[in-house]
Amino acid sequence: MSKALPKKIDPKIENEIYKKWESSKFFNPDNLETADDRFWKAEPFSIAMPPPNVTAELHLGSALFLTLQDIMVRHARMRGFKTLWLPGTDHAAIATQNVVERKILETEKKTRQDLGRQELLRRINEFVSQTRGHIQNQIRKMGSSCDWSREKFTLSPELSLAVRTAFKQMYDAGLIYRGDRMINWCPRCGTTLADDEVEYKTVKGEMYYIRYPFKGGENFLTVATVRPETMLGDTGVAVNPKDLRYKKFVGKILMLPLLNREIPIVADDHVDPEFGTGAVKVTPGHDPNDFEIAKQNGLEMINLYTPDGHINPEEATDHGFDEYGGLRAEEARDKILAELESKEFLEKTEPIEHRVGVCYRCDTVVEPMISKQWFVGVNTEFRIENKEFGKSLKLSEKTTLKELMTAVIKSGAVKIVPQRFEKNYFEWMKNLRDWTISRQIWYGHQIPAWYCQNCKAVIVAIETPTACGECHATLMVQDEDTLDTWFSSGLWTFSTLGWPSSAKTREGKPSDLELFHPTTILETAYDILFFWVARMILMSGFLLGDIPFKTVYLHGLVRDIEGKKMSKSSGNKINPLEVQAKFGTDALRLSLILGNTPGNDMKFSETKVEAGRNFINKLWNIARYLISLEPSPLAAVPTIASGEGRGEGPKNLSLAAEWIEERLNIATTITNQKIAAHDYGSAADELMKFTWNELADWYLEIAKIEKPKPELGKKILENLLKLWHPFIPFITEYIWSQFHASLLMVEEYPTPAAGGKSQITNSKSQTQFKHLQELITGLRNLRAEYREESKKILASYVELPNSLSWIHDYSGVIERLSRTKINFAKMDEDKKMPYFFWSPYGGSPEGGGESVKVYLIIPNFDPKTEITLTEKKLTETEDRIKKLSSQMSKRGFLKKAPADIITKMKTDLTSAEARAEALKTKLKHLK
RNA sequence: GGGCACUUAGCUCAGUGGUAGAGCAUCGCAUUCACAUUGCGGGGGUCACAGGUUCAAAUCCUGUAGUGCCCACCA
Repeated sequence: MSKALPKKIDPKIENEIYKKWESSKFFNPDNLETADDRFWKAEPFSIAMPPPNVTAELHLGSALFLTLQDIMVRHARMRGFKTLWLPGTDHAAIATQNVVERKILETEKKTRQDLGRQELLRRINEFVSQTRGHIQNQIRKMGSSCDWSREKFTLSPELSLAVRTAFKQMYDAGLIYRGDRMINWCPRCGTTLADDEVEYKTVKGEMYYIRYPFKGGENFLTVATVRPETMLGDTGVAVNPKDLRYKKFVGKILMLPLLNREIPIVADDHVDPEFGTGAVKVTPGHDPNDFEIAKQNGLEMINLYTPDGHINPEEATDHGFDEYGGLRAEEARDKILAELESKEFLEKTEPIEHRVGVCYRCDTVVEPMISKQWFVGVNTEFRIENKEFGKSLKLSEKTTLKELMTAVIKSGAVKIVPQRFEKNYFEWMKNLRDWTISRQIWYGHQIPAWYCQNCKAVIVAIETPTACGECHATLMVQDEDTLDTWFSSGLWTFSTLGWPSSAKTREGKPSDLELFHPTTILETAYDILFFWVARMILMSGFLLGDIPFKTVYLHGLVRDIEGKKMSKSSGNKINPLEVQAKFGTDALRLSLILGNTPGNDMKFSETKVEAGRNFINKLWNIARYLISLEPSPLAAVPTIASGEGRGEGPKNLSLAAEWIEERLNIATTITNQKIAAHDYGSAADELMKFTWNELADWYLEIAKIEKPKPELGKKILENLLKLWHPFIPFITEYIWSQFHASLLMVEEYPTPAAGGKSQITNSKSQTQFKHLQELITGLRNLRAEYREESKKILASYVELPNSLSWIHDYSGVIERLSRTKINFAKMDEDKKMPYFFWSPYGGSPEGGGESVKVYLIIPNFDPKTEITLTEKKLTETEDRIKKLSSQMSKRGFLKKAPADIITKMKTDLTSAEARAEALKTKLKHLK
């Protein structure tokens, strides 16, 4: 009595199966040797999981990357690699701090300043420890086979050590420095804003034209501005060097109105001669562009505003505008405008629409300000420690981070899939500027730099210093800022493997770092290619003298069905957990993979998951049917090795059996090829076609007539489950568990059987089976054309030539699948009945181009219908003949086209002509 | 302004030189059969447009139009 599968899949199996996997400990590569000997001396395969935000909820984007990486990992593991998928979470500094700050503000009406640094950090850590397990369980829910025993968190003590070590090494090499930079400041929130926290709004305003007189002269130069009050901070006027109107003035000195400050005229490419008057007042303290101009032309910088948006009294005293000190910006503007007007410096005003940056939180207009920040210098030279690495990248001994990052991709040391993103990468590299790594928030890795309160020395150290190295004073204050999250994420591939303490070697075995780094592949979304991927290449290149991964696979974004990004605010977010509950995880995984290609965005909708669910159901029923067969294929022992049971000698398999076994082998080959090419969507598509259109629709239908050998049923089922496992791990493992004590996840992935059958699509059995299919399909077709009920058994007639006598053996199959009673006899030509041309010779070793007429007896047959249909077919055939012959008669075709194409077209033409003739005869007969 | 993509069936998308494909939707026939989350069959496309290269173009090149994304700028 065979074991029967229940009619429906029980959704509860997912949790059970995952527990089984986890308790097997095979997610940990160290334990794989106990699973199978083939892991004993296995090559490593590793992926560092892009760490989701520690407070995050699973979304479709994470569902997609978890699916893709799990496919890679499960496939590698089954192929026998020592496979490590290392999971973790990111502290996501800004995002996390914002969440907690907002909560505290809502519930307690307190700001972070009210709480203080210590208390805020305590609250955040408390919050994080609550939420951290949440995302982990959701990762499990997706079926992810990652090694939880090695799980990491970017803010853990080990990883903090890695961060400080990296910082110190880069600082010592001169790659990290502290300098001035323009940042976005929100005067109301009292905080810096990242570039993407600034929103832009178009507002109506006035453009003021102000006259700046020449020193000691009568004339003046007019500049245009929307913010006249910033003139207090002007230290120059800039014109475009190509602007002929102003060329002669470059180097001359102007007198700043009201203040009589001497300011030079400089030339700079940033200036657009078309805009305003073509002459720009330069306020280096409060405009990013002006800041650049000032740096390049050596102009002074004045810090005009206080953090809360008033005119800075100290600077006012230093630069002679005391009377404005302490005024609010608007007050200063009114005062200045009044004075300019009364002294006739104001030429005119014009209404203008312009864009201003506002704080995304409070809508206050942001003020660009200069502040001290830490940077990684990307154009600073350093010496490559690992000479081999430098050589392989064709870099000279002294190089820069920018050159290094470019060379890693250019040399092919790291490949990007799809390749077109390499162009983006190079473009970005060309425009790369020094990387600002300091952030003015509290949650994160505090910058390991201390300032001596006595002698102002800066000390960068891994451990908190006890005394100043210069003056031995003991009062040291650590820099308040924290590091950009990408700084710690950049170390992710190796900080997670134990760096900087690589001496973890156990009993002569290589350490994780030695074994698993560089990682095999990095799989992530294309939108963080620059933020993250490039930073990993930078960090790994400088700190390890190595690449962080060999391949980068980029996936696209999951959008809603209208192509919009999914977000909370637009209310179009789909919760993967709900989808999983409704359709199952395997169905969700399939829907994310099918029809998706690397680097392309996908539009997601539930109907796709439905299609996935339908397939899972089909697979379930295929297994159910195979298992239910008597004698059960599951009782058959031992397992036949693939490739066995075919070949020379007396035939012991039916045509259908031989056919499906070859199809299985072909599907195996293609699946492996597609996976190797990172083309997971078409790998799944290929498997789906095999499973549904070949195995279920043909082989299993035939198996209802001629019972298959149990060994073959077992072989097909086992291979099917193995091939599918990386894509849909739950259902495959569950079915496997019905007749195996071992785990499917560590079974060997099927590879094409030896003997080269894998590529054969025109073997004798393939050809014969194809003709059998054509005969059956032809009969089904005729029946459908006449709208005859599917249940009605009709009579069919075919006169078989001797060479096709093997068909007799399949009359039972033909009759059942075509729902006809077949007569192998000549049809009475006088009976006007529809027929089709069956061409069981075309391209077959039997040769010949003739076709055989197959008749179907239709009660109440009306020749008119058949005439219309036949005429349509004739037109099609004639079009085809025209196309083929015109192509073949073109000059050069016979000379230049490859031989196999010529042969193919010739046979096609011959058979099309024969078909046209036959159709004409048929029409004559019908009329 | 610079860059990168995309435009193929009603919808969502595969398809990199040799007769246009899938899923969904639609239409017809079929419910005691492993599966109606099913089976069988049909209809539906001058592959955005215009040139060019080639014996041969959805596919390669150039241009045009539309769409999307990224970066920069907006005194």
